[in-house]
Order: sequence, then structure tokens, then C-alpha cells
Amino acid sequence: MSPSVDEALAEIGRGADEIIKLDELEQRLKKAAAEGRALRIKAGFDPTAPDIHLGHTVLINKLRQFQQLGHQVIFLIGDFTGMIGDPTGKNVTRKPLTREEVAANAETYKEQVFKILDPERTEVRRNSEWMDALGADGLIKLAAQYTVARMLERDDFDKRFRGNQPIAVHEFLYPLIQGYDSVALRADVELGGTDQKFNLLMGRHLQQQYGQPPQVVLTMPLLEGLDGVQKMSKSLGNYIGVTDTPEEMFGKIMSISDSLMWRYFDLLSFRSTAEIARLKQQVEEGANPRDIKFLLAEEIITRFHDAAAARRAQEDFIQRFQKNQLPDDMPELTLEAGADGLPVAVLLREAGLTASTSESLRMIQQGAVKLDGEKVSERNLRLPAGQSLVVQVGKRKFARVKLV
RNA sequence: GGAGGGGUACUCAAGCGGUCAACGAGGGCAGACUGUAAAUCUGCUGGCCAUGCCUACGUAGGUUCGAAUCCUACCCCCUCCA
Repeated sequence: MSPSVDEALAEIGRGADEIIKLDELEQRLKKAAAEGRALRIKAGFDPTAPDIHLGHTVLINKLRQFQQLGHQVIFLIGDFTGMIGDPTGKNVTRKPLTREEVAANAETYKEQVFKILDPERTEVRRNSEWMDALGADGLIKLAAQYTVARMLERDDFDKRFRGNQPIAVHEFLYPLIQGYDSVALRADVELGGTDQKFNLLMGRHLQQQYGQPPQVVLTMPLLEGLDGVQKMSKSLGNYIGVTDTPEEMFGKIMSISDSLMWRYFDLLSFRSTAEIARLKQQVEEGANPRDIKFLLAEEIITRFHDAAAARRAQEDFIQRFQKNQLPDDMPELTLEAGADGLPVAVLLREAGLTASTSESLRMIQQGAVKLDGEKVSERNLRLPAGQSLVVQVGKRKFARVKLV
């Protein structure tokens, strides 16, 4: 019934960037199987941002696999570390959060994550549990376990240091605390993004310092955002949020490049590797990649919404972009035209289709604005009251406006 | 504590008394082409019921007909020395 160690290793290795060390993992899997116990799989989440996107779910999907292999997943909420702000990959010091903000974000996180993980087999912990108790002397002892020179080996610290960017002293505490979490939780395996490698290795180091066997470290690649180049992140605006509407998700998935699509399949799909290979084969034999992308969109929307929503989003997409029809659910609003009529530029802004009047004028100049399907070329056009019309800016922004 | 360098739009980065709403690059947006693909090409990229006015070059003052550019104070960052 339970999979063999070899099968488990293959499954765990899927999509992983690096496993340190593979033979240690094998040993632990064998030992756990022999003793009939589950491995403790730790993954920490920094609740600085409440909005989870598909990039975050790469890791969560991997946790899910561990669960399906029968292991114990520990979902660690970094409520204490959240107050420091992880400096990983950042070129600036992060702004710390208050406990209240962290708590609220953590709740949102949990809610979203259990769409992927089985709550029954997930242990939710917070690092304030042991960090609050550690005290100043405990923290100093912890800080004594590592040197500044080694701390500066970390790529982003090194870059900032050499690039004359500030590094606050408390930022050094972040990796130490994350590592200490592994000690406190007696983690067998810790998962993280490739950018977390330094922090994850700190866990190994500290566990040894505290007399525990070092955890196995498994890093997952960072998912590229919609642009296909930079990692998916909210601040870059190249993300697909798990709370995005089905239509948004569909549109965003369809806009990724064909090569990026395969990356998404590898890291986001629950389909087997064999199945994905078959899809690739189909494209090579002439299938339209667009139709394969449909499958990806369908799977992901079903995961975060449901199958019906996925179907509707696809139909909406086909109507709108393949048959060039107007969307059925565009915002409707009523605006006052005034005696001289309402200038189009102002109307666009009022309707929320552009950010400013100046932007409206630019859009008009570039031929992006349509009224009832007709391109507007006159920038000073004024629209009198007593009519209702569909306004469009670009390909995806619509509104039905009634003028009174 | 001492000496020096620096803070310009979303980011990087020019400009160093008027021609600066600020070169250039990246990003973003729009148009063409498409599969709303991607790549490519072109244009735009402070605000305002707008042929003009208003706000912007770390902050606050000052000099000047005129300041991102000069002066003073303050804040912040970096380097070297201690």
C-alpha cells in the first residue's frame, strides 16, 4: 500500500532544485518506514503579505506530496520573524509588521493553503511559541553560533554590503531564528525556495550545534511571473493571485508564453510527469499550444474555485477574444453630463478605465478608446446627456455608461 | 568623533543658473501583427473640463528677473580613518 522508498524519492525529487543531502533523505525515509513513523516536514511562511499567489503554491504543492506519502507537514507561521521582515532577495531593509497585522495575514494564509493541503495532516505552528520564551540571553547564545563573516557569505547580504547598501543588524537575526525554528520543531526535512538556501542550511548548522541530526534541505525553484523573466511577486505585478477571479486567472494564464507554460505545468500541475510529457508530445505533433494552455487554466481555476467556474471562465474567454464579443458582466454606471456635455477624457477617468484625464487623452491619441465599438479620434469630444453607451479602453477594459 | 562622496520621475541614470515636466536605458501602457500568445515594429509614459495653469529633482529656508542646478541649516545613505 505505501509506496517504496525509491518511488517516494522520485516523487519528492520532482521539480526540486536541490536536495541536501539526497542520501540522508534516503536514510531517513528508510528509517521512518521501518519504524512506522512519519517524517516531520517543515516549511515556514512569512506572513508579511496576505496575498498568496501561484509562486507560493509551488512549495505548498510539494508539501502536499509529502502528505500524500504519509508524512507530517508542519506549516510554520513566522509570526515572530515577520516582525523582522526577511531580507532574502531584497536590496533594502524590510519594514517590520505589528503582531496584529501578522496575525491577520496568517489567518488568510491558512485559509488559502488548506485548498491544497489536508488540514487533518497539517500541524500549524508559530515561531513566537518558542521565540518569546527564548529571552534576550537565549537570543545572544543563538547569535553566538554564527560569525559575521559567514553571515556575509549570503548572496544578498554580500551584494548589499559590497554595493554600499545598508544592512541593519537585526537582519542578521532572521536566518538564525529560522534555523532555530528547525531546532525547536526537530524538523527532518525543511522546504523552501532556492532563495532560502542560506536560511535552510542555517537550520542544519544550528541543529548540529544543539545536538540534533541536521535536517534535509529541499529547495524548490522560484516560479517566474507572467513576464517569464522575473520571479512571480506582487510588487512586480506579474502574479496570479489565488484569490483572483476565475476570469482573471484564465486571462493571465492565457497570456503567458508557450515556453513558460511548460514551466507552469511542471511546478503547478498535479498531473503526472508522464501525462505532461504526453501533452508536450501533442504540441510537437501540431496541436495548438493554446488548447493545452486551456487545460492548465482549467486545472488551476478548479483548484482555487471550482470546475463550473473554470468552464464559465473559458466560455467567457472564447466569446470575448476569439469571437470578439463584449463581456457580459461589465461595470455599469451613471454619470452626470452637465450642460455642455461630458468630455470623453473625463468620462474615462470617472468610469475608472483610466487613472487620470491626462492618461485618457493619451489613450485617445493612441487609438485605444472606443465608444459603442467606434474608435474615438477627437480628443475634445463632448458627450451630451440622455444616452447610454459602451466605452472601451484597450482590449480588456470596459464599462457601460449612462449619461444623465 | 574626524575627513570625503551622495540623495533626480516606477527603477537605474544624465543634467550642475534660463532652451527642464527634466537626455538615455529598463519596466509599464497602447497601436500593428497574433493564439488577448511569445518575439518584433511604432508611439506614449506628472496632474487639471487644458492651446493655458498647477505640482514636482531628500526637507526647510535664502540668493536671483529666473534654481534640479548657487548659498545656509537639517534629515538620510555610503566610503575611509578612529
